[in-house]
Amino acid sequence: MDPNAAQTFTIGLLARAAGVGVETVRYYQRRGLLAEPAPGRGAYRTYGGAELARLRAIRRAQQLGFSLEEIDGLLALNADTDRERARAAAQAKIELIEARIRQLQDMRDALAELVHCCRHSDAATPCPILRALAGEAAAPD
Amino acid sequence: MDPNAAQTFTIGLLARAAGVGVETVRYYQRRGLLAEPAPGRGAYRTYGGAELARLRAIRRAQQLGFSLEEIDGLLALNADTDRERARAAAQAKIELIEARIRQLQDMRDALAELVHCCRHSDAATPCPILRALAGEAAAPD
DNA sequence: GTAAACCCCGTACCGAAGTACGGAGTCAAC
DNA sequence: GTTGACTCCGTACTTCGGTACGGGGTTTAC
Repeated sequence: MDPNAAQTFTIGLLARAAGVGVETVRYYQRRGLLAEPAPGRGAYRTYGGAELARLRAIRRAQQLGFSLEEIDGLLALNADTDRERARAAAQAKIELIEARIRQLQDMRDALAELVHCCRHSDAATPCPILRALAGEAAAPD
Repeated sequence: MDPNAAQTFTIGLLARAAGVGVETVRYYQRRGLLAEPAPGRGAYRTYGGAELARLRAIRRAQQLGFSLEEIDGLLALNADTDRERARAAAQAKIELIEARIRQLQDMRDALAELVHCCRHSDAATPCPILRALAGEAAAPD
């Protein structure tokens, strides 16, 4: 099954297996996002497949746009009883992302308009982009 | 012409006219983005239309997605001789914004797929969203 | 002539997600 | 039995764009 199920790791191996830095693992522990294993035999902590799975889950959730704080909440949900909560969180995140996309599209459109103006205006006139920043109305196309 | 051309402001009036906080004006001065006027008569600095125009230019450039450092460079350009540089900066910013938009669209699509799965899967099965975070492959639709 | 509102200056702090550093201890291999 | 890589721990620093605070001094209006 899971090839990591019975494996044990030091913090460095765990970090490499999850594709993060050692300092990141320690940071997640400080934040309470990842449990610190009880020190077993020896002076070095030993991690197992559960920690690796959690680290990977954190990365996946990050790629979906969730903050570490949100991830903490998400990963505390129960897959059997908290479906609606998880769905609501995903839906809310979608709406935030879409708002941000619209904002970025507005920026892009405004910039593209300026670039277009700049390309198609007389080279002897002052730069329309810099004029727009300076607050002078852009000449119509 | 410009109704602010001959006006003078204290820092508070200037900030209000530009729609920013007093602390923001002072922060821009510390960063070198806005010149500090030589103290004239009295103990309070006096600002004029030029400073207000510059503050407004900074805000406009921010709305287009430029960082304060980039704005510093942009506003140092000459509208008559630096057209190409301004256009290149705008074009480069457009490309960064578009890359970010694509990234956000990928996030949104992945989330939307999970939400769709969640809505259309048997309510008796574990939450597909939480299963996906946990690293289990999502069931096909 | 005094009270309210404003300005000056320096410094510290915010959030987010880490990254860096330094000194000491430990483990594995040769 | 020693070398080199790794771990532990605490603390401080990073980026970005501000915001907050505190203790003064000044100006204005009544």
